[in-house]
Amino acid sequence: MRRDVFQAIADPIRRNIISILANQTLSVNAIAEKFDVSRPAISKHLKILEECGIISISKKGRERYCLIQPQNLIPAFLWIEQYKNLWEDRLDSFEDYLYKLQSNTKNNE
Amino acid sequence: MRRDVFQAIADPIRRNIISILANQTLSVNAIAEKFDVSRPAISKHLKILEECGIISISKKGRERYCLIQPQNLIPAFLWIEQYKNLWEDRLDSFEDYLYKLQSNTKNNE
DNA sequence: TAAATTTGTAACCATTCAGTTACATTTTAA
DNA sequence: TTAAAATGTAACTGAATGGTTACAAATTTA
Repeated sequence: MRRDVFQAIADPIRRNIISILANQTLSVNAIAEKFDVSRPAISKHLKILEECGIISISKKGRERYCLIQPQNLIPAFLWIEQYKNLWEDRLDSFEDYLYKLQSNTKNNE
Repeated sequence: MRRDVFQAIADPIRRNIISILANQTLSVNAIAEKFDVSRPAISKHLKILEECGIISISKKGRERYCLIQPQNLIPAFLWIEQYKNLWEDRLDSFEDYLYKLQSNTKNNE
């Protein structure tokens, strides 16, 4: 079973959980309520995130609170960042691309 | 079938292919030779990368040459980058972390 | 103390994934 | 023109993935 940061962020629900935990520390149930899937399904996602070090879980009474550990996303960040100069060469400029991306988003969503 | 950049880079072989194609444009066979898995397996990986826009494939005679399109990694980059300020807050500094990471690598490998 | 709450996990299921071998197609070379 | 080379793809396989329901354990509350 592969269990690394890249596999952790491959799933959209897990990326969503990361986004949510970026702003707040929440209990397992509080997280599960935000999704359509069952609580055990979220539990599994949380376990994977924990195993990858992206979140830590601390017990408080009968509840478990999930805390993001964003520094463990750094390896993935660095890997992709390698190609930044490569893509910068191909585009007018990075900023231009971001601008295009933004106006694209406006049109499509 | 989910087919997005995050899923594309989740597989270590595909990340490896991306690394290889960062420096050169290669034919399918030339890529396959660099791995232990069969050529059809590599063909499948290339198809996934192509479908995600990370590489483009151009026919030249009976060969097909794979060209990286690194700008299509940007969405993944931006997603992870969101959390950069978050992790910067938690670490002495980003640079310090990189330093630690580097000395860690020295010790463990 | 008994009931309710919060959570983990086992057992199961369908689908996807990554790999294989076998074969077909296209193009080049002998 | 026949053989070799480069590649795609179909058919299959086993393992991983993501989901479910059912149940157990721990903790809190009534």
